[in-house]
Amino acid sequence: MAKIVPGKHASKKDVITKKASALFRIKGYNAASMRDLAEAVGVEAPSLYNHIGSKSELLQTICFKVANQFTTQLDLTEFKPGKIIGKLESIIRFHIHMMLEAYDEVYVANHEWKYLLEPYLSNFLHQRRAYEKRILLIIEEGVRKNELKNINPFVALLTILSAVRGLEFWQRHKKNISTKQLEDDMVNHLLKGIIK
Amino acid sequence: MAKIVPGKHASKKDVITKKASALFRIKGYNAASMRDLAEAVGVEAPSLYNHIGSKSELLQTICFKVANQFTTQLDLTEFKPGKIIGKLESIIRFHIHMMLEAYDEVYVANHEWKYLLEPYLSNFLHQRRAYEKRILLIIEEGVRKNELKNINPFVALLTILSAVRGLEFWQRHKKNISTKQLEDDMVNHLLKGIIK
DNA sequence: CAAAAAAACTAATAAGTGTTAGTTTTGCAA
DNA sequence: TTGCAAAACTAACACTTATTAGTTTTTTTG
Repeated sequence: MAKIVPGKHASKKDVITKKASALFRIKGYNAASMRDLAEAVGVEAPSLYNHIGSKSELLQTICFKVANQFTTQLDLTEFKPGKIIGKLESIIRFHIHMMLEAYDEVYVANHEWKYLLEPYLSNFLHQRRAYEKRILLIIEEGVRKNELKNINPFVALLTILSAVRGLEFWQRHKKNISTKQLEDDMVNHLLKGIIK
Repeated sequence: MAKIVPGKHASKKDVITKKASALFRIKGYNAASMRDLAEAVGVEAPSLYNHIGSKSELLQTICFKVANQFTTQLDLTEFKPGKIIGKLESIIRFHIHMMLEAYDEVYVANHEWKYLLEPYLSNFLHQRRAYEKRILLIIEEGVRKNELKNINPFVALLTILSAVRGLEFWQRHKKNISTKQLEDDMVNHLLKGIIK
């Protein structure tokens, strides 16, 4: 019936992957059926298999694309000279940007990764642990250089990563607040606290 | 075969619900089958139905038990006299306690609520929104009374709730750090920041 | 326009799901 | 020991799932 019509620079596989991101976010990977996805794309379910290998492959594509974006950005930030606080701030801002601009994909990578099959599951977890470890080292350096309070670096890492992930929560509420203010206020909160 | 043997104060239904909490957390509600649950309990799947109504009912029980615990605690905190900062601190500490002591249940309530059926789904979301709103009012009062910085109260709410939820992350890593230090450091981070 | 390739379709399969029916076993009270 | 209720069991159902096979339609290419 309806044909999958790809955009200018997006292959049909890209179109399917994008729809899958939204569907997996809303319904969850397991609850989202290939028939659901097919309907969203405007096609019968078996037709999807002309473009993709499997449902699981879609999840892999989404999760690793996100993981690689974060890793790549950290590569840039890590070796840029400057204060530790500046590095932390730019990491936080990048996380916020990703949450706002690639919400579906980031959400899926955060919540549905557990349905990856081996060996992708192990790869993903390994990559994530490595990412967290690198940020931990930055925080530890900040404490050592006396730029940061003598807080437990692991707790700081946990607090920061969790807070930015919580922008999912903002997506639910979409208040009349600009993304600029959101970003600035959160950065300030995480770095300087809220007590006057 | 094996009989479900309840503890001193736990009914068989409680035993099943507890096992379900762990299973739903680990595998996800949809991926966890009643046969999985039966095996964890040590029984055949149909036998479970002598004690529970349905799989969905298990999810309801878990989600609302958690929601009610948070609501009840907020009732106590809200009308206790004292500084706003003290109230915020005790809210944060309660969230941390819940994450550490009822991890499975809180995790399920946080992640799997979307699989609740109507009208429970609507009820749950309504209750959660009301809870968030009440904390928002506390933060707004803190700003008005000049106890807190002139930060956007919604962003502060989001940051705090997200950060404590992130203790899931700690459960994964279980570092050699006491829960006491974890709690104190996170409270400090969220209230006073990390910059020296 | 004809041929080849891409991508849609229908039909079907095997596996797994929550749950019910009907039956047997278990454990306690008389 | 007998009788009854609770709770286990086996077998089965109706449904949904991802995916494959085989065929037809559409699009691209020469």
